[in-house]
Amino acid sequence: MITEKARPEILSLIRQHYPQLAERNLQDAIADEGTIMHFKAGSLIMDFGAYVKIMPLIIKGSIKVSREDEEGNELFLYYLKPGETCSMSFTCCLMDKKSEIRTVAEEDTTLIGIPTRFMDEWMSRYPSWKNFVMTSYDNRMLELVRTIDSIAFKKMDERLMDYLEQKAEANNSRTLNATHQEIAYDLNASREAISRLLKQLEKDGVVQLGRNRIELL
Amino acid sequence: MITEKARPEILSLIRQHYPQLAERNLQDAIADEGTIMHFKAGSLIMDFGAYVKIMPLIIKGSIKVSREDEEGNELFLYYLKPGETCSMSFTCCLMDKKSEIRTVAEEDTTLIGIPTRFMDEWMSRYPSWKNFVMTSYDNRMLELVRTIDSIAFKKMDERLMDYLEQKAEANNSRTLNATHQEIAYDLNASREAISRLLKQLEKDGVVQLGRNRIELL
DNA sequence: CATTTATTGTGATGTTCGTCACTGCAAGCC
DNA sequence: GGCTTGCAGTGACGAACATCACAATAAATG
Repeated sequence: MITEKARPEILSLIRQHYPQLAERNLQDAIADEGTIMHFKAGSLIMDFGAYVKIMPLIIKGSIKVSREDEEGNELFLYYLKPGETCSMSFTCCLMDKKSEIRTVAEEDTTLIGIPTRFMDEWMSRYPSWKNFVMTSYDNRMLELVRTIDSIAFKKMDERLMDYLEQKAEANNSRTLNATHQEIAYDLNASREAISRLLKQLEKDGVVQLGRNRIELL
Repeated sequence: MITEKARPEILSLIRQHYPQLAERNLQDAIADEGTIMHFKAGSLIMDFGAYVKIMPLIIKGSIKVSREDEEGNELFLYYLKPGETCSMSFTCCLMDKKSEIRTVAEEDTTLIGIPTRFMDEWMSRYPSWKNFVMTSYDNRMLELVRTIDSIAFKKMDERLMDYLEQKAEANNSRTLNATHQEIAYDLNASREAISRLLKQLEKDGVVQLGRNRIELL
């Protein structure tokens, strides 16, 4: 992880990727207090149980958000993309609580980190920040409900297809690099089941498989 | 559904059930704009797809929140109890969106309905309101994540026990009135599976069964 | 009280995975 | 080129439900 302070660059990034944060004073505040951070693809940004110290405004790349239970069972929740932030961070920050989720850089990712102590103050001071935070909360909530729909109502083949589509979008590529085992972890399924379903999808002409590679057709 | 305006009563209810909303001006605003509403047990408060017009501050009773997909599959999400509110309402209100969930009175329920147009203004004006809204969001988010854990990682027998415990708490009674079919709908399971699991729980001495009745021991 | 209706019990059978125990295969390394 | 180390494919088997088809009761109603 590489961090840098670069006031003018932050200003330009915010204007480009977060046009809804339109207030000049807010932009200045972000530029003053924010830090540009880079994460390599695959690197752990925040682990389950960690204390949240910054709130991320994503600029480039994508972040995988997942859940893990006591026994180590994992489950993919959703991807965060440029223009989005991690709502789970908000009250973790505000209330000094441990994280309930794990975030990992899916691609090489750039974000602006805002120290958590400003979040609350800005909510009262800048209406556009308040709207941004509320909208983010709502979007994440919707994602969670969609995830619930998926697990509760759909069978594994459909969940797998949804997952592949999401992953393709997060990586901006129809060719995915992942092992069957990795996918199985994300879907909380067995490797064999995923292998068989992928084979079926290949027979159906929906994907093309290779070692460590899945191409969506 | 019966509604009433009763300024002094609202003031007293808010002070009793929402002590964290401590600002005198906020309490006055709630008393001015809020409406006391009563719902009979079992009555539909808000259906899937409806437009949200009020934000509920629950005073007495409990509300069942559930999700339904396109094919009519249902899934119980969580209960709302006194001192809580429906975060799903927030941005539904703010953004004039359709509801993604259904809410039904579990017991006879009293709540204070706040017209949605005040929500946003109060967020900027009253810090305690802002904190309340943020905390509610976070709590609901946690509930959703717990629900995901439950569906993704647990087997039906454990989910059933969790459900019965939650229902008991929502009803303030260890004796529940529900048919196996109703429970099956809530858990998105088959009636037969629920019947068999309940029988097993009875054998294990965890519950006692009757027609339309489940007693937790 | 006899009949209807709602609820619950039960067996048989099928599907969707999970688990186990391997085999085949590709890529990098010595 | 042989060898090791993942990754992927496959068959056999079992567990957890879903589904179907009824039988058995309990409660409600005429």
